Amino acid sequence: MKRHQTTIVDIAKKLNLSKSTVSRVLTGHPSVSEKTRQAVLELAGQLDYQRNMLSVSLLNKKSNTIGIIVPEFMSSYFPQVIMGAQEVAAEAGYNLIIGHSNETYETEVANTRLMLANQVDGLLVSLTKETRNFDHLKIFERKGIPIVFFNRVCDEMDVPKVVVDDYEGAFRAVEHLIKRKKKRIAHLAGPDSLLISVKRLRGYRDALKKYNIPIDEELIIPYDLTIAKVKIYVNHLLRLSNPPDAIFAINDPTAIEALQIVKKKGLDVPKDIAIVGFSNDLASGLIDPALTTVSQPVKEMGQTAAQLLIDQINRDVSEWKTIIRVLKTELIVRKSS
Amino acid sequence: MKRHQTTIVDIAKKLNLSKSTVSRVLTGHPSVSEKTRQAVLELAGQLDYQRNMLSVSLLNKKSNTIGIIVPEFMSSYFPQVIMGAQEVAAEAGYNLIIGHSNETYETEVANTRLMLANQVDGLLVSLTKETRNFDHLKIFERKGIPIVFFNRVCDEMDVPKVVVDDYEGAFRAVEHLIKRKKKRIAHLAGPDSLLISVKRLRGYRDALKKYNIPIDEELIIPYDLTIAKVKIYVNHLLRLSNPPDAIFAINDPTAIEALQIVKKKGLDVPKDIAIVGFSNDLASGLIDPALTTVSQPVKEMGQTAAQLLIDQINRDVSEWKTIIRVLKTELIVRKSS
DNA sequence: CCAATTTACGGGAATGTTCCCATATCGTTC
DNA sequence: GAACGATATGGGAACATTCCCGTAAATTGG
Repeated sequence: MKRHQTTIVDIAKKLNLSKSTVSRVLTGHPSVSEKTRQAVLELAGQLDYQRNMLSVSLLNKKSNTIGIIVPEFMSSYFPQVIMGAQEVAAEAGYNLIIGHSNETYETEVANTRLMLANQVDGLLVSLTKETRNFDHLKIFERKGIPIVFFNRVCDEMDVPKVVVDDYEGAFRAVEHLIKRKKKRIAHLAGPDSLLISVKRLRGYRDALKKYNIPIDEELIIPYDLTIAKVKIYVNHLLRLSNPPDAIFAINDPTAIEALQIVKKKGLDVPKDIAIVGFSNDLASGLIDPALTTVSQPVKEMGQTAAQLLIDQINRDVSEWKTIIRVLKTELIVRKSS
Repeated sequence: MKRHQTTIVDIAKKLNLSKSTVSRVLTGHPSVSEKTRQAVLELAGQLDYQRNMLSVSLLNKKSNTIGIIVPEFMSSYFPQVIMGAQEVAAEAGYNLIIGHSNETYETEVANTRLMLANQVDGLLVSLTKETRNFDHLKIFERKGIPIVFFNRVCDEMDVPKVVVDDYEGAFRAVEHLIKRKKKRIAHLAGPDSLLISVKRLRGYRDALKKYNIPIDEELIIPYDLTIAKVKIYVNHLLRLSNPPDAIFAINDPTAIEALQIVKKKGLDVPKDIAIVGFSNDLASGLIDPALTTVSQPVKEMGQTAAQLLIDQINRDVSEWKTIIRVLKTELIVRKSS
């Protein structure tokens, strides 16, 4: 048996008042006498009264809850984004509920339904590497529930997005390697389905082009971001008849893994092989040699995404904006290059 | 203007049925004709109908939501715990809402009220370093809402708790240093208010006692876990007339910070000063020299805490258990000792 | 001192859903 | 063919709150 939570009716009955009056006191409505005000407040305190937000939400058709769906929890990246989003959500009086799509389309769709059922006022999404159909997200638009994409965004929907300047960051990283006299720069790339992979790859290509270094497709290896596979690819690269003298990795976990493998082979980093990552994860500054990487403001991404979403929620549907916020990256040069 | 969400009444009206019948179809009740069943399901699909969980929660007095309150987001520790908890919560059909007490008592209390207002079915809590009064948490017991503590637990409440064997872990860490011939082992301790500090300190003391090493109170420095202060304390220790030859730190961030400072002074780790941490954070295996540390199963802590909570929710109040789950730690010996 | 205005409060609908009870229709059985 | 049971559906209360509308009582002004 569920214990009874005290309600305004309980308070009303005990004081011989109507629930209307009690509600007025509790919501700070002026037209109520000081005497009853005091009485209600005192009794409410005594009974540990807490307003039931479920009924308020139901009545107002506003849950003061926003959802966030992320594709993975392996690295510290998405947890950090979530914490950033939580911060500004809480500040604005919103609860945050987390969905974990686990890099699979079906789970993303299921999470999406859950969010709808829970009547979220808005949704933050970073896509699965599998997601190619966006019907489940377009439902939100039709229902007038704003969406904001971050990191892994959807090109075919006109909603706010928060990304980092992946192209620029990758370009600068590769340029940096070239200036360090590296001639054969490999790229451990992400899957084509992700825009960030495509943009970083483009940055890589354009940097090589600018300095007239021939692009060797053999040195470009797209993979599905499952860390265990890095070993295979790095070994493959090292066994080439004309092996690379540098590796630009799609992200820091990949770079760190590659670095460990290269070191174990007895090769010198950066002399034999220089390595550059992308993200500036916590660990990247601490490993030996410290990893050169493109830093991106992770927590800030969560914060701005949440802020954009809340702005959108507070706007009328007809005034929805489609801002694309591009956060700056910065090349952090360390020992690995 | 809020757009209208389609409800069972909308479906009922379009099909000339009562909401009862529509509800029956949607909840899978048997006594409804196949023809109307099909009609309802088809229309529901067309209109993107999603059940409004708010009203269901209100009716059932069960929100299928659990809350988690953590004291800080600085390290990756609590985010990892949260992700663990989220995992089993989602599995069991619960939403997780996050509260951030920011190491201050007042914020913890405020979060606590929010959780009540949101009608959580249960609460996971890791206490603030300031929290000494537990009235705000005892309210939950009175209201019949189960609580489970993790990591930073409350001694005076009889509810389930999940901790690691802090005493044991600390004891083994210090014992390890002693076996490495260290004679003057300093301890960068946590604040007295936290049980984990007290237990780890006790482990430290007992290890020294066991090997008949005199305890020098000068070498025990409790601090408030604000990383910036580590520098002051380490410098202080190094300037002692009889400086330590090892440091056992309350946690990994502290140990890592200490290690960097000691290295910068030109001292050799571990020859001049050995360093041992506690937690096995991601970074600790990657720094140079790699940090010896006491590993604790972080994600698992979130998982078991959530599991205990859900068990408790499914039990009658009269059958509440007060299990204390102690997770095993393990000494990971690396280069820093 | 009476009318007008203000003050303080009560009643009831509405939010979306479930579930119990009622009831109409139909088929079955003796 | 009457009585009964099964099947399918409708009606309405309940969950906790807010807010509009109505209305007494109290206060004010002339």
